[in-house]
Amino acid sequence: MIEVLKKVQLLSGLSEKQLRKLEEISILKQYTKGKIIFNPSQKAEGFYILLKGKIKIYKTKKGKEQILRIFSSPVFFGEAASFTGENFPVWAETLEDSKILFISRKQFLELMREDPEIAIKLLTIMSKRLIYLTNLIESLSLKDALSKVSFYILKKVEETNNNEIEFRTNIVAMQLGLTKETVSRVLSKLKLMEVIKKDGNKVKILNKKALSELSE
Amino acid sequence: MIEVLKKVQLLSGLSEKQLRKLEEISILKQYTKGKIIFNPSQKAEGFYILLKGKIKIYKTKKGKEQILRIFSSPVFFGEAASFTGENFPVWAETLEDSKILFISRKQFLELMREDPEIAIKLLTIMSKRLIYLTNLIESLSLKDALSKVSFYILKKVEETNNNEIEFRTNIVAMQLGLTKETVSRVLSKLKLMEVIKKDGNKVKILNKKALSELSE
DNA sequence: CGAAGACTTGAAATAGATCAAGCGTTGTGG
DNA sequence: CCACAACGCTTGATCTATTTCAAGTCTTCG
Repeated sequence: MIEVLKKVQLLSGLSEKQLRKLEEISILKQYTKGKIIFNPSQKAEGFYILLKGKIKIYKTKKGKEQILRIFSSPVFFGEAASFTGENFPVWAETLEDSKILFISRKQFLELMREDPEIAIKLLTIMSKRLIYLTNLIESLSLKDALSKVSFYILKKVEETNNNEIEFRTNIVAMQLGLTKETVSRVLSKLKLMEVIKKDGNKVKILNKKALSELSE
Repeated sequence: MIEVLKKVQLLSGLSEKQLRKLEEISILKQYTKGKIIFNPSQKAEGFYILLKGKIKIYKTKKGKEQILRIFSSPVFFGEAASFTGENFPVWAETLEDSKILFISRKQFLELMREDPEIAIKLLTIMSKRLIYLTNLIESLSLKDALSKVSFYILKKVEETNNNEIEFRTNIVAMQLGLTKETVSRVLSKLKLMEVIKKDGNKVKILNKKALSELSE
């Protein structure tokens, strides 16, 4: 397991000894697809490391669901609530069978006091998450459906360095704060404009320039 | 000035000596109302402490403006971009005449290595900001106009511990991702329902229970 | 006092949601 | 290996909340 822990950005600078200590103080849980890891009625006593699998972090209101992030292993999550010690502000749910490590706040604080560089590394990661949310707010509140979808595809292409990306209408809709119907219609438009091509659950970019103009 | 620095939550645990050091390495700037402190074309070399005054943090897209936060002194801001060293993701602008301190990232990192408790304190504050943005996303994407405005008023009342709050249609609209007309109409409805009373730029809560039901 | 700015109100326009029906793909059990 | 149920996707028609445009009123402050 130590090999997996090393791959988590936050923990990459830790010594073998520290990692072994971390392994000791952590609790391993297995989840099948579609299971809730935590929800807003729970108090956060620590945070989680996703060793294997995929999860979604989301908010709900009157049955409506807004996905904030989708994380693939290895990555950690639940840290914000962990530090304030309040309830989780969001839901976390597995999208695939997953292996997840739980680490208590108290123990992790100790680790940070021993090695302040971890705290500084964590600050950098949380800064990135703040900026991510800032950009999410921009695209949720200032863009129209066509821009949102175009921007989404473009960002995915850049992230994965591949101009063919996975695209599930339903999931994308929830990330963009739209309905599946709207996303489907926008996608048809983009196909008609010959900006993209769709093949099963894959989307291929045909005209990147046009796409980036649409996403402004 | 040291007295003011002590009032900043982040710095409240620092010794006199550390504060004096901080004062040495910082640069004081004065801004009149309506001035831009930074914008997304600037690279972040450090962060800011608002000693006196009021600022807004916002995003823009095609002339539309989405306010993310309004800060009153004393408080620090710009820290997320500062840690990643990238461009600021947002605009910062004074809403009143303000006194602002600039502190370079490098110097502050030194301070944190000397005293890891500062890093931990900063983590807590950034956690709160993450949660704040998470909740902002909820109210921007999952609520309708009536809920948004009700929720806004309710939160303001709780924050200020006063059941009469300042309310400027235009500013509130931009914080809620609505137009001033929509906010004005919602407010009229709330007045008609005898949930609130408006008097100049003050809103007084008449029926808190009804308001909290509307804000769900 | 008058002008500029902030707020209100109405009518029309519109983007996206919702409702409904049909289509295609996939995977499971007989 | 086929059949068919289940699920995701598409497309059309309608509905609705909010925006936009426009005009008028109120406020305040030099």
